[in-house]
Amino acid sequence: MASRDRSLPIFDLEIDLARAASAGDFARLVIEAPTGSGKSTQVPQMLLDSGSCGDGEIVVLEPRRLAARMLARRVAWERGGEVGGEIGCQIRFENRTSRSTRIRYVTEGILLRQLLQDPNLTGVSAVVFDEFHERHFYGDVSLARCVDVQETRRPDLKLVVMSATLQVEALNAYLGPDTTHLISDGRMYPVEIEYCPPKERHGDAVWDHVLRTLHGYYKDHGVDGHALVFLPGTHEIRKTVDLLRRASWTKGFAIHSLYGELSPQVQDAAVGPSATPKIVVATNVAETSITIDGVRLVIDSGLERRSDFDVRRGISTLTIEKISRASADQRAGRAGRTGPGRCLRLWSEGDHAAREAATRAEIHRMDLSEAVLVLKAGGIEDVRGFHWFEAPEPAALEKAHAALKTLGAIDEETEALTPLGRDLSRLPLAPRYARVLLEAARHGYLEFFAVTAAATQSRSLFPPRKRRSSDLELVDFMEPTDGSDFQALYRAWSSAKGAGFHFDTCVRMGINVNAAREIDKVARQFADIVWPLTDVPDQDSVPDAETIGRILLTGFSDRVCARLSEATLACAIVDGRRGMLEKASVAARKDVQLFLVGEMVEVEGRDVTVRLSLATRIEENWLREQFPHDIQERAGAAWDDSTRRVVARQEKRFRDLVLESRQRGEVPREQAAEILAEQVAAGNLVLKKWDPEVEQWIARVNTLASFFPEYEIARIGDEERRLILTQVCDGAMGYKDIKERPVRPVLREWLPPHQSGLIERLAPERVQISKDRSVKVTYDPAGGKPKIAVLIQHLFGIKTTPTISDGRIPLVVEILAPNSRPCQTTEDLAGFWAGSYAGVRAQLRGRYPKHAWPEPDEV
DNA sequence: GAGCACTGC
Repeated sequence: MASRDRSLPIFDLEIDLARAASAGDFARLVIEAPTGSGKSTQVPQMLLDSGSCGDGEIVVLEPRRLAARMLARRVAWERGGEVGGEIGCQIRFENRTSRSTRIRYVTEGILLRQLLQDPNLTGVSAVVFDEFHERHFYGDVSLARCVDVQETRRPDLKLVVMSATLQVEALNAYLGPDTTHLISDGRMYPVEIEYCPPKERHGDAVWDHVLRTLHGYYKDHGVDGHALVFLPGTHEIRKTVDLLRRASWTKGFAIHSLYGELSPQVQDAAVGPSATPKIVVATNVAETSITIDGVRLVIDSGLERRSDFDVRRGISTLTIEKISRASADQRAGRAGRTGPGRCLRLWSEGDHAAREAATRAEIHRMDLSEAVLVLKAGGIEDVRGFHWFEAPEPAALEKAHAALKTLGAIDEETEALTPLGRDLSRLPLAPRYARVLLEAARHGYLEFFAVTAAATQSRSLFPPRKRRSSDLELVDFMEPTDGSDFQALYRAWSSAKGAGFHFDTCVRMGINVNAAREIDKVARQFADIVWPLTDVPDQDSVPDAETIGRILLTGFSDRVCARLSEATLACAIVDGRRGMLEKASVAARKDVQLFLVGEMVEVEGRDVTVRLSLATRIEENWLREQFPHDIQERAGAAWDDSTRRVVARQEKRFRDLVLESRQRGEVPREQAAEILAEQVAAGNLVLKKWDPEVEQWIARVNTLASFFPEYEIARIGDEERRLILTQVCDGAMGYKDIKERPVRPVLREWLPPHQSGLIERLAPERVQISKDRSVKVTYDPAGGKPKIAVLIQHLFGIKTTPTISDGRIPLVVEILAPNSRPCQTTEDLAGFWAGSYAGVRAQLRGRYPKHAWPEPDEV
């Protein structure tokens, strides 16, 4: 028989909640309650039973699909019904609701999309935000929208925000003085916390520290229950598990890894009941998404891989960061769910006190173009002045607006949503991909692009590589004539679909069946939305490489890359950015000069690299022709206007690219390079030292430079001899600065703000530059060598190879050469490093007096 | 030496 557990701590609030609700005077309610208090199942029922919600629906927002499903099932059971009746559940691709549904558990994105369809939330009388402290992007935006709806159109709408302690003050401030505030205690066992920082003399890796701490603890206290170890990622987990399995004292323990990319079966094995004591080595999945019964001991490395968005470069990053105090408490709490527990933190108490209280919300760490588009489509004209719960950084908003202008989604001047923007907002997808899908549909290639776009949004089609050599990879699906990595991706997915998503067949191909199925569903959703907008029938064939490249350009014009030389995978990206191309890519072939990339993430692993993947070859004349022209004819009049705007925008963009990067004024070296270039052009300077690489550069650079004819003429003058110099000569001008100052203050000026944490943790003490153009970096060994690559990259704009012997890194001189005749010979370039430096220096001194320009003989 | 956390429309 169904029943509710009335001993749950949340029932302490029942009377207060009923009183607030029946008095009819609560429009906004904040409930402070930790996990395990029963709030997610009981509060919605209390609201319903109080009768204060009339005939309307109570919508409960959950951050995870699994939670929405389980809660609906539990509550339906408690009320003696089935999911789909009085209690419903709606997540992507699954809608179990009916006319009689009164409580609807949904995932956060569902409500956001519903708000676009129906800005008044007709028929909804209350919205409950569960686990709001997790501060997901969709939850944040949904709350802000709901507050707006309540204030402007629906004063009767009730808003309930349930959160752990941390956010409560901010919430009360945001929601205003009339907010009712209720507090409930959780039910948790005490967890004793111990700080175990690494000892000075060890200075070893995390995994060694984990093993020593765990072994020491078991020796002193014996084994009681399971242990859970938190590490930042799979690399660290693999190392730790290997060491644990090899250690003699772990006999009789079951040892498991646990992270999100593992299949559900393997995850279940790690989580399931076990007769022998378990050691589970996990990432953040075990912090919120997955609970493991019987854990009594938590070992916390205090680290996580955290995504961020570097607004200045427009690049997503994934770096290893110290977790916040709130996260640390959450992790520790995992030891106290079944009985009193203990948590060993592998850092010091001083370190702990210095950590941030809570992790910055997702909205501060992502590309906001989708958010801005969704708000505009929802009728919020002034997104900058919007009543955010926490306003995003202005620079991030500017970047998002600029990106939407490039796509033609908002008007260049008024910033109002264009008809094209309206169409883009209908797609649950990053706007740039949405743009590509619309373009693809006009050419009759919707399916190919819907599938490939879906593949970039969901779990990896190829699961983490196993040791078995029989597994295939994406490369195995490539053809020699391919011009895009998306072709292999599509082929891989097609073969899974061709096999009817048959499990064994897919496993043999190395393909994750669930991912392939999900891609199928997502792609179909995209197609269903785009189809009515274009009405061009899909062609029978898949697009050829040129068509793919041209279509992708409409959404990825800011992601054009060129290889720097055939010898390396290092690439230049428009806007003066740098990256490293993935090895298994069509763009890694010798004949590819220009390409665009679907993915661009700065990843911290053994070193820190901007990884470029999902490349598609393009040709410069496609850019010149500004591809959209040719669709205008096909697409008809309705599209003309917005398309023309896109074209204009793109043309301007390519002209402005270089100018922008200069104007950002990152460091004076940019200007120094400019002056040097002028000097060379005027014949005052000659190249003294010939670098054999220069010739290779010229070919690449000619291609890139050809995008910017106006720029060259405008900036360098009409001299026939033109030379664009970037990067190093510049570094050379700033040498003395770096040489004589401890490097930290320099870094503080130069590193992007979100990476300033690097300075304290890992900055080298000094950087020295010798006359032979090699850089010697003396650094704190605890900082680790991967960081050096980052430092060099930021200091000099140079990508170094990760292998560093004896601390010396060759400083590569990059000379971006011209396409005019005289400069293409070695003689012309020779002698650049000549003694005429003195003249330049005098000029530089005038323009940038605060820099101590070195004497000529020091250079 | 071995490729990168977690969600979600």
